[in-house]
Amino acid sequence: MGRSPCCDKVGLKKGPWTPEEDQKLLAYIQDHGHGSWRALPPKAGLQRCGKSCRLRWTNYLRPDIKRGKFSLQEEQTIIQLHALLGNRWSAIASHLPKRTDNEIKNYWNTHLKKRLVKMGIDPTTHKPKNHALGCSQPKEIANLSHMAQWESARLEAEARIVRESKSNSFTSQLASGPPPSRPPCLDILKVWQGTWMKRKEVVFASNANLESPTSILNFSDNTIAAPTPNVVGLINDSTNYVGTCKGIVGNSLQLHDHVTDPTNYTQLPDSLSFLDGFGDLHGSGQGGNVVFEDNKVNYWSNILNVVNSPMGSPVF
DNA sequence: AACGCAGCCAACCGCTACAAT
DNA sequence: CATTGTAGCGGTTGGCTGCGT
Repeated sequence: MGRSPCCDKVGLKKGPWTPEEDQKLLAYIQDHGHGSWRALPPKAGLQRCGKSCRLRWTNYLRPDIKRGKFSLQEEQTIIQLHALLGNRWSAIASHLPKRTDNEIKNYWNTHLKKRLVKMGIDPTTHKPKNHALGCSQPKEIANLSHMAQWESARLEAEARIVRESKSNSFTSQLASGPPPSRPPCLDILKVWQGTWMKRKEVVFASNANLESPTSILNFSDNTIAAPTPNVVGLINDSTNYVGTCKGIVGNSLQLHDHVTDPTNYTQLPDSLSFLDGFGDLHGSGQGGNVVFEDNKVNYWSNILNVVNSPMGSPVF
């Protein structure tokens, strides 16, 4: 599918953007929207290719970009989503709406990856280097893999929808402020965590289908209805409870009464302790919604822990 | 002060997906 | 259905900056 290099034309500028160029691009987009990126540069009076303009806009000039240091929660969200999605920066960025995929990618490559390596965790597989498998049972691995595929596909679709809605309503968005709320799939992640994290102690309804976390749930506005009253999952929330979930209504988790100690559920080897390499996080009181237990913290439990924070959102 | 090195990050490159024709 | 054009994505690069010597 022939793609002609857009920057090959003589006379097009490359390299760092000047403040004047930024101003031109910003002013043009604010007035007209970006429209066709290819057609934009001459209209905006820029000697750049459309691609360069698009990148400059999406990675730097967009008004809804949060810049600067990544918060603790953001870091964890990135790590956890990366464990699920791999190097799909765009999908990861869709859950950190104020961060760009480029920024997340850079941050991963320069900070987080190294940190995981230091912890003895393979940053690609998110498994301890000395453990071929992160789970003790092949069936769980298969389920996890399958679910990851489902979730991954969902995230991609959602990211696409977000992109489309952004491009369609760009001008109004400039004026209107806050970006759309996070997509509902994070609620799915909650339930998924509960579903696949089921252990001996937790009894699921017999028709709970592990193969597809999406298939057992219905979305209607912000409400997720559990298919049966007894289809429950572990919800490890910020108050350090683990309980079984009756359902999710809006942003609220409806828990059963028998709330139990989360440490009962940590079954994986100590070597999987997720936060061992984050010494500065322990007991620091940072992170607000994230609970750091100094005893065994299950790696995969933490993969999804952030999404279980009170508002259930890694979105800041 | 000068130099070298390493880390960071903005920007580019090349590829794929997808829409339009 | 085939071809073409465009947008978006992920990998990579190169320049800037800070730090150590």
